[in-house]
Amino acid sequence: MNLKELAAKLGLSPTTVSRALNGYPEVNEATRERIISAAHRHNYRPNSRAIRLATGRALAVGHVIPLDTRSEIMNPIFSDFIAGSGEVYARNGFDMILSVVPDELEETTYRDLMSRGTVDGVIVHAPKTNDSRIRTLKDLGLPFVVHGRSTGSDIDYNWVDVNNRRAFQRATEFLLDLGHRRIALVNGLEVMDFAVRRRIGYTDALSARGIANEPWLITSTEMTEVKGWRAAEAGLSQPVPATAFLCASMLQGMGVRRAIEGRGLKMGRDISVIIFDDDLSYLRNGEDVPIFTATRSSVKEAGKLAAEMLLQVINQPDAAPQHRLLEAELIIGQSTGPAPLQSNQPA
Amino acid sequence: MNLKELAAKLGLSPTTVSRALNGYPEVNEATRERIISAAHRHNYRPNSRAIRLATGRALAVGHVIPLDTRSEIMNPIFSDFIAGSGEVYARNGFDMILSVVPDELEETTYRDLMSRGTVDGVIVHAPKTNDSRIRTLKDLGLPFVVHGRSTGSDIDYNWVDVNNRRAFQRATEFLLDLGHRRIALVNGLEVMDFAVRRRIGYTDALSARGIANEPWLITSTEMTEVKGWRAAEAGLSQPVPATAFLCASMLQGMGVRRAIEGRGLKMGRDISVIIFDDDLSYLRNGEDVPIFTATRSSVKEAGKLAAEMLLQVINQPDAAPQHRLLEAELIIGQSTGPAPLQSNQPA
DNA sequence: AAGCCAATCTAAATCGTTTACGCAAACGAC
DNA sequence: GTCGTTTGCGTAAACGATTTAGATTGGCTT
Repeated sequence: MNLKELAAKLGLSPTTVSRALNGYPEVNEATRERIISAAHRHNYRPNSRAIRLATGRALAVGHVIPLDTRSEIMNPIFSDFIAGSGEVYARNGFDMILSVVPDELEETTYRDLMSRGTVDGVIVHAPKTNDSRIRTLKDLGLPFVVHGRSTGSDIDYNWVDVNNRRAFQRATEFLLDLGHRRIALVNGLEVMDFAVRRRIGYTDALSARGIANEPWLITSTEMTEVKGWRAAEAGLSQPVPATAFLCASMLQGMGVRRAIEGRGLKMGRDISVIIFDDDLSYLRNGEDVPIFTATRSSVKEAGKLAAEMLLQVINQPDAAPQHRLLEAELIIGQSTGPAPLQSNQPA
Repeated sequence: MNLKELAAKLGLSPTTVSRALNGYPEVNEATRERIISAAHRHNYRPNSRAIRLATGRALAVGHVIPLDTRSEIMNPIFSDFIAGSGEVYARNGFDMILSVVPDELEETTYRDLMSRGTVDGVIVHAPKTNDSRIRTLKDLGLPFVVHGRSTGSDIDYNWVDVNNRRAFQRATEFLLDLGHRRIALVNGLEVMDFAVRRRIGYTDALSARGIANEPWLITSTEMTEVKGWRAAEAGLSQPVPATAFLCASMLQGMGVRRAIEGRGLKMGRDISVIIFDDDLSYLRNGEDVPIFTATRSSVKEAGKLAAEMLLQVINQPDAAPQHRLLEAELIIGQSTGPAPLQSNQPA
């Protein structure tokens, strides 16, 4: 059942039917209702392929997921992010198109999506420092919103981000207040922009208290359980071991906990741990009582905000770039406690 | 730059240009090359909206992700699944469209995708027993492949699945061989078809050795860390506690481990644990040495196979339904060991 | 030299919408 | 009763590709 057939059945022109269904004013309310009910009865649904061609809009947005072919690691926050954004798209009649592409093909993919008219805009995931995609997209004129930011870009662009620096600064201060002096940072890969910001927050907090910044306390790895475990093993086997760990993700935190408990120590008593909690639906930080002390910011919420921003940008491409900085909340859990006394003295 | 313009520049008709670029035989090889190089030079890319309308194909497949609005849990395996399938689509010039929809709207979504011509086929995720979506899709005539199976359906349909029953049977037998007699099953929610099959594998193995099937040993929950912890807490605080845990997921296994170590026990020595390992990229079971003994089957691989099957089905809608049953491999890790002696005797 | 076929290309219809423009009837003002 | 102005609807041309049906050319057969 297409528009022409429906119009014929009603003894009307396709134009009128189209206008009636799309809410245009130049159609009698009586006929409009007749048309709407008929459309319902024959359950007519406009062909999206035709709409897209006729309007010149894709009614779709793209999420390009970079797949690091070496590490083969999908970003675990990704599924929650799209859970949030997908809802927004659905409400607005947009499709969400996912492209999983190897790192090096990402820019080609954008060009393609643009010139074939497959999408009206894109979300940029996991920006690196000085990320070239931003320049590319700006030049292409394809509307986009970045989840995160990219230090070093002189362009103004739309973004939604968490205040990673501040979150890690606060977490570090919290540990310092508890008396910890050897705080290990288990960071994400520092090619990622957010990881750089986190490190800065951490070092800023240390410097503010006049505490030396020891390189051996910092590791920068993929955010998996195993890498967290490994980092903690290293940090704990030093002659004067770390007394606290600040982790970039829940999974790393779980690895750190495994290392702690594997040594017969108790997390929260012997060794303190703070994680950054993306509030992933399948990785909740406990139920009523949080397991880890954490700085928390919902990735799903970020996805929602980014999607809303993108739809706005698509509708008003010439508006000034928008920014949205989310603050993470500090959640006190069972994984932190005062630094053991003797560890406060120099070895 | 569109087809007409390109044709004009070349002094040819759109028809010839179209045919040349699409590899049709009725065009002189010399002109074909001239056309191809010109297309390249002006970097012409055919408008996908027009192709779709003209050919009547969507060149897209849909993944409908049910979002349980109560639990709000995204399926954690989902991102790896699409990493596998996305690659296949990209290679074949198909787009992947994701719809995240509340449970109860799922069938409406299928109808919509179908009648608006947005997709050529869909992947059905997370089938329940007696899943009504299968009937719906069959009636709609929309090509589909199920990731998993649905017991109770009298229809023959395309599926890719892991032999869940066998995997859990083998895992249980492995524990029995180690002398364990009180093996707890930490299962997924048993509305899911795969969870039912896993339970059957477990009970089959027990029955085959004449071991009674104790209901208190079985829990059926969401597959999260916290639920795993809770199940283990319950199983370990019985008067005669379980000596082994068989978990449906890595996350549950991590929760179980936390409960074990929280009691000062050691996993692999005091309590054995086997997990089902979906081989998720961000949740690897150790690096060189596996942490958990596990039955492993790659979800990413399943995604790839399902996508390939779907594309075949789309190309030959009348072929007989295809089935692909994958076997999980048993990986020996550090989380299993002989049952403690005294625990073999009845209490 | 007429007829036929294969090779190569073109013209025009088609997919199912939207939309610019046109037009008649009804309406109100004077 | 005439003249704008709404109101309500229709005609036809887009949108940018594919595809069907034909046209033209040249070579080959007889």
